Amino acid sequence: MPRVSQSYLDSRRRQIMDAAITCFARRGFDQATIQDIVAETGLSAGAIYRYFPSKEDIVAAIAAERHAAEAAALAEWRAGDDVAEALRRLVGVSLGRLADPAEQRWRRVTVQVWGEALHNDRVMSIVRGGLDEPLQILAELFRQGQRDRRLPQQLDPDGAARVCASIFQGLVLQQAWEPGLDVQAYINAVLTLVDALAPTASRGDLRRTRPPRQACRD
Amino acid sequence: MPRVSQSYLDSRRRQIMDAAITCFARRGFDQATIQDIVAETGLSAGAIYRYFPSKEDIVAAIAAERHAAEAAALAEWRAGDDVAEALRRLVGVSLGRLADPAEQRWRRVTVQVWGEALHNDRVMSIVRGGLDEPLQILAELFRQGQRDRRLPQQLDPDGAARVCASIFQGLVLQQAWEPGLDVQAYINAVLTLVDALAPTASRGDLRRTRPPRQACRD
Amino acid sequence: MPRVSQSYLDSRRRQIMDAAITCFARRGFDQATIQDIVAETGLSAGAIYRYFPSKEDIVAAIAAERHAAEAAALAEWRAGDDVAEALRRLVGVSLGRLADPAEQRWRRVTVQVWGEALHNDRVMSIVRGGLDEPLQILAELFRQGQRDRRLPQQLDPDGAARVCASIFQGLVLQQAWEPGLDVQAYINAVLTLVDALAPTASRGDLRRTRPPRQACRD
Amino acid sequence: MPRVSQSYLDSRRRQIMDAAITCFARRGFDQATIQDIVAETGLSAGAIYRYFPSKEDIVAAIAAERHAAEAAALAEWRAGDDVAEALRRLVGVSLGRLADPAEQRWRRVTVQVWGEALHNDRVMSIVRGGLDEPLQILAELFRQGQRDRRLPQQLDPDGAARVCASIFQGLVLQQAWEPGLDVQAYINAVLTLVDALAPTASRGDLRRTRPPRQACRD
DNA sequence: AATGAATGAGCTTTCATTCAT
DNA sequence: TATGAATGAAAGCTCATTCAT
Repeated sequence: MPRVSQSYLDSRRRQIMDAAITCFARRGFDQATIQDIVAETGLSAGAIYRYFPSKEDIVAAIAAERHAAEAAALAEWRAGDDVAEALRRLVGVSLGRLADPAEQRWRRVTVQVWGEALHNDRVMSIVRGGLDEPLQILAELFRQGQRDRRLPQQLDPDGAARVCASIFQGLVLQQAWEPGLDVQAYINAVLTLVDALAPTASRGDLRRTRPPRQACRD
Repeated sequence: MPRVSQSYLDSRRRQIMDAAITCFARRGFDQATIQDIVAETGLSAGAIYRYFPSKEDIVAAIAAERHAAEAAALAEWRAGDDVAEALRRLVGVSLGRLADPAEQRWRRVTVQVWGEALHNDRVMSIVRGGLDEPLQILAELFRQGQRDRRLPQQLDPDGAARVCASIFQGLVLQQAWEPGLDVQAYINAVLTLVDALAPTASRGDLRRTRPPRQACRD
Repeated sequence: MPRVSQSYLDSRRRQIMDAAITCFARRGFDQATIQDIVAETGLSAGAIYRYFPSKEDIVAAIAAERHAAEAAALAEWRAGDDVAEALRRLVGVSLGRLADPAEQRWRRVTVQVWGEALHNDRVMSIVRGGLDEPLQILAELFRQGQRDRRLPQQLDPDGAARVCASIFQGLVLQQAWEPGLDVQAYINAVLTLVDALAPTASRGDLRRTRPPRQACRD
Repeated sequence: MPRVSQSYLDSRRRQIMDAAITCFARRGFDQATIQDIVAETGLSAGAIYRYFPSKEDIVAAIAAERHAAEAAALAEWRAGDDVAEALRRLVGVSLGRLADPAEQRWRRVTVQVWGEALHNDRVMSIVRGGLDEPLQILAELFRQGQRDRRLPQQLDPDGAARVCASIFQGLVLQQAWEPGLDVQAYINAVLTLVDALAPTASRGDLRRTRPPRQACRD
C-alpha cells in the first residue's frame, strides 16, 4: 500500500534518469558521480537509492530505455512490399530522427553504452538484444528483395543488414563527436546508395541509364 | 640498472602500453586500475610513472598509436585512377585488416576511445585528427569519380565519405561486441554496394568464393 | 544523521581542528598524515574532507585561527596614555598568556606555521597580516612616547616595534623547544628593559615577587 | 685506501649540502625531494646516497653546520670588560651579519630547522646545543655587569639572556619573511635599548639627563 | 519518504631508497 | 665510483553506499 501515488514514483524515477543522462553525457558513466546526479536532480543521495539500487542500475535502466525507444521506432516502421521504398522509409525513421539536435545528449550516452557493454554483461545483453532483432528483420527484408528480383542476387543479406546497422551507428558516433554535422548530406548519400542498389522507375530519371543490376551476369 | 639503451626504454614503454591495452580492453579506461597494469606488466607502480606522467597519458598514447596505425594503413592505400577499384582496395585495406582475431583487443579499446573522446579533449583531438583526413580523401575520391562519370552525379561526396567511415566504425563496434561475426559476409555486402554504385565489367573478383547462399536463379 | 544543527557542524569542525593541531604539534604539517588526524578524531577520512577541502586547508584554517586569537588579544589591549604602562600591560597580555602550559601545543604549531609560510603563500599572507598590524600599532605607540618625552628620541620606532615582535616570537620558539622554561624570569627581564627605556616612579609593581636572586647590594 | 682524494670527497659533500640548502630554502625539508637535490647538484641519486646515508642526515648536517657557524661567530666575540661595549659588539657580530642579503637562503633554512627540531630529536639536540651555550655566556655577562654595577640589579640575567636570543631569532624570522626589512633600524633600536640599560659617558650626549639606573630605588 | 553526514575501501600518484650495471 | 631504473609502502583524496534522524 504505497504512501504516494504511482505517478509520483514514476516522475521521480524519470527525474533521476533525466539527470543521470545529462551527467553521463557530460562526463561518462565512470566519471560522473552520484553527487553529480544529486546536484542535477536537486534530490538527495538517499532519494536516488530509493529508486535505484545502485549506480549500475541507473546505467542499465538508461541503456534499456534507449533500446526500447529504438525498438519502438522500428516497430513503427513496417517493411512493406517494395524493398526500395521500405529502405527509404527506414532511412527516414532511423536516421532522420538523429537529426534532432535535442538528441545530442542521447547520442553521447549511446556511445558510452557501447563501451560499457564490453565489460558489463547486463548492458551487453541489452545492447545485443537491441541489435539482433533489427539485424534479422533487415536480413529478411534483403532476402525478400532478392526473391522479388529487386536486389542483386549476390548481395549477402546478413552482411548487408550489418552494414545498415553500421550506417546508423556511425552516424550516431560521428554526430556525438560533431553535433553540427550535415545529417541531410549523410541521408542523401545513403538514399543514393539505396537507389543504386534497388533502382526504381519512379526515380533515378536524372541518372544515366545503366544495365539492370538484377540480372545474373556471372 | 642505469645507462640503459634507448631500445630498452622503448621496450619498457611498449610493455606498459601492451599491458594497458589488455587491461583497458578488459575493463575500460576508468575501471582498469594502475594496479591492474602493474599486475599485467610485472613492473611496479613507480616504474609505470617513469614512462608515463599519468594514467590519462597512457590512454592518450594508446589513442594516438591507434590513430597512427590507421593513418599508416590509409597512407599505404592510394586512391588510383579507377574509383571502383580504389574503393575495393580500400575495403580490403580497412575492413580486411579487422578480420584478424588478434585485433579484438584493439577493437575493444577503440570503442572505449570513442567514448573517452566525448569528455577528454586530448583524446578528442586525436580521434578527430584521425577522422577528418580520411573523410577529405574519400570525399575527393567521390568527386573524382563523379567527374569521371563513374559515380551517380547526385551522390553527396561528403555524406558518402561519412558513410564509408560509418561502415568501418560499425564493423569495429559490432566485432568488438561479437568477435565471431562473419567479416567476410560484411565485406561481400560492402563490395556489392560498391558494384551497385560504380559498376564494372571486371567486378566481383575480389570477393572470395563462399558456398552459394542461394542458387543462381537466372 | 542528516539535517543536523549548525552547532553540530561547528563542533565537528572544531573536533577536526583540535585533532589536527595535536597531530601537527606532534609531527609537523608534512609528517602528520590525514590518517593521523583520522585516528585522533575517531572520524573517517571521508568525514574530514566533508569539512575541509584539503589538508592544506586545515593548515590554513589553523594558521588563521591562531592569527585571529592573537588579533583578539591585541584588540583587548589598549595603548593608553602612558607608554611605560602600556608596554607593561602589553607584556602581560602577550607574554603572560604564553605561560599557560596548555598552550604548548599551540606554540609548537606556531613555529611550524612560521616555516610553512615561507613556501605557502596562503599561510604567508595570514602570517604577514598578523604581524604587520601589531608592528604599526607598536611603532605608533613608540612615536607617541617620543612625543611625550617618555622615550629616548633616538629610538627607532619601527625597529623597536620589530624588537617587540621578536621578544614575543623568541619566547614562543624557546618555549616550544623547552616547555619548562622560566617564563617569569623572561617577563621580568623584559619589564626591566621597559623600565630602563621609560623610567617611572611607580614601576616594578607588576613584577611578581620571586626569591631574590641576589641581595640588594645597594 | 680511497680511490679519490679527500678534497674531492669534501667538495662533493659541500656541493650536495649547498644544493640541499637551496632546495630546502625553496620548499622546506619535507616538500623538497631528493630529486630536487639531484637536479640542483647535477649528480645522480645514487651519488647523493654515497655521501649521506639518508635525507634526514642531510638535514642534520645542515643544522649542525649552521650551529657551528654561529658558535664560531660567538667564539670570535669576546665578552670583554665593559658590559655595554660587549653587548654593542655582540649586536654587531650577531645581527650585523644577518644584514647580508646572501644569507637569506640560510635564514629560511634556519626557520625550517626550528620547526624540524620539534619532532626530530637529532636536530633538536643540535639546536639546543647551539642555544644553551650562548645563553650561559650571556647570563654570565649580565651577572658580571651587575657585579660591576653597570646593569640594574633587578635584571634577571637568565631571562635577559633569553631576551637577547629572542632579539636574534626574531630578526632571523622576520627577515626570512621579509628580505627587504630594514635591519639597520632594528639594530639601532637594539643599541638604544642597550644604552638605556647600560648608559655610558661616551655616548648618550644627545639624550636628556636621566637618573642613574643602577641605584636600587626600591 | 527523505535527508545528508558518515563510512572506508580503494583510487592515483609520489618519493626515499636500493642495486644491477 | 657513479648511474638512474626500479621499487613499493604510503600518501592525499574520492565516492558509491548506508542509515540514524
